[in-house]
Amino acid sequence: MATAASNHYSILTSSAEPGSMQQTPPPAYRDAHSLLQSEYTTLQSSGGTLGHAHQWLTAALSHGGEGSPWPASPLGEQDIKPVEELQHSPRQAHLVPQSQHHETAAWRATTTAHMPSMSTSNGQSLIYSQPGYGEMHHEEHHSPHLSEHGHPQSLHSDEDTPTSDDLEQFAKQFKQRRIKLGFTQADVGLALGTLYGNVFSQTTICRFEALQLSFKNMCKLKPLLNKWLEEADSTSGSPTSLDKIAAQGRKRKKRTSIEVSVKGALESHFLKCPKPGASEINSLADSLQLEKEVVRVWFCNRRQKEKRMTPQNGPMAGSEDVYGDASPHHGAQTPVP
DNA sequence: ATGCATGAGGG
DNA sequence: CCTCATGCATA
Repeated sequence: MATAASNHYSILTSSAEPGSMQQTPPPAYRDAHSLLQSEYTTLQSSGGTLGHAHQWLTAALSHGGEGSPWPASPLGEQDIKPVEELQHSPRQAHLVPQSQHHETAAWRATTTAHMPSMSTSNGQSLIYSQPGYGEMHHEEHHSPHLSEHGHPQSLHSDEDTPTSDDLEQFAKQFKQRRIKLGFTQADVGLALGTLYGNVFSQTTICRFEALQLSFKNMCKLKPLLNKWLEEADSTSGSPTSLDKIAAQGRKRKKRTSIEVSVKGALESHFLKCPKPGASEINSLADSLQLEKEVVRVWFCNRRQKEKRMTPQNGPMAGSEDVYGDASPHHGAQTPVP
């Protein structure tokens, strides 16, 4: 049982899942590349009118602990980005170098249902709501004297940090247009790569549309997707390059399937202590008969999930997602009272 | 659409 | 070890 703890990475087709798992006999491997996602992706995107209401009630801004909402450019070149031309302003916010500042709500509670009067074109409200810090971000330094703007940012033109609302609406419009143009999420990801050098997977596009990314991440992607949109509709009719690069040769550990019961146990512990120490993880792993690494990763992912824009949690009563991080990390096995 | 995983960057 | 951005493999 368990995921063959023999070796670390085994991509040798030996997929012996726990006894209660399905065998899912792989019909046939296409090859080493898996670019056929577009096929079913199309289906889902077409009729995927999902009716889940996105509303960020939970306040959980994601700012790891750096302090700069928009890094100069540390990230962004993580994968392969030979060409980039992001236009982020070199603004630097200064915040208290405290432990893990838990920002307060940034996502206002929008009931998905916006003003009935306003249409989905450009009724962007400028209710600016972002960081909950004291005064984390102030107006950027304008030029000495040349400000001539009588209106803040309202139009679809993104220039500065968008608001949560902006992102929400943009994502929605993006998805609509994308579907209308007959593109799949995977297509977009590839297009971004061929157009700007930034390839993204279907997963990322999907998460963007579903607002399941961190605020920062959403901000980073918006400009790119926005450009693609312009291009796409502008070139609506041109043969999009069907070039796909398949450069994959990384062995990945087989995904461990955690049983529901075990997941429940993990969740319970998460509620008690979202950041278990190494020792605690060991104990848990032992109890649940899982690899320590699996448990550790589970917690990491769980924490991230909690930081996404879309609350998987419905209406929250006592809004409190901020766990008192008494002990940042290791040191003991979190006493758990 | 999502669950588990990898990796870079930071301490 | 953690956070964060991303994605392969799945359900």
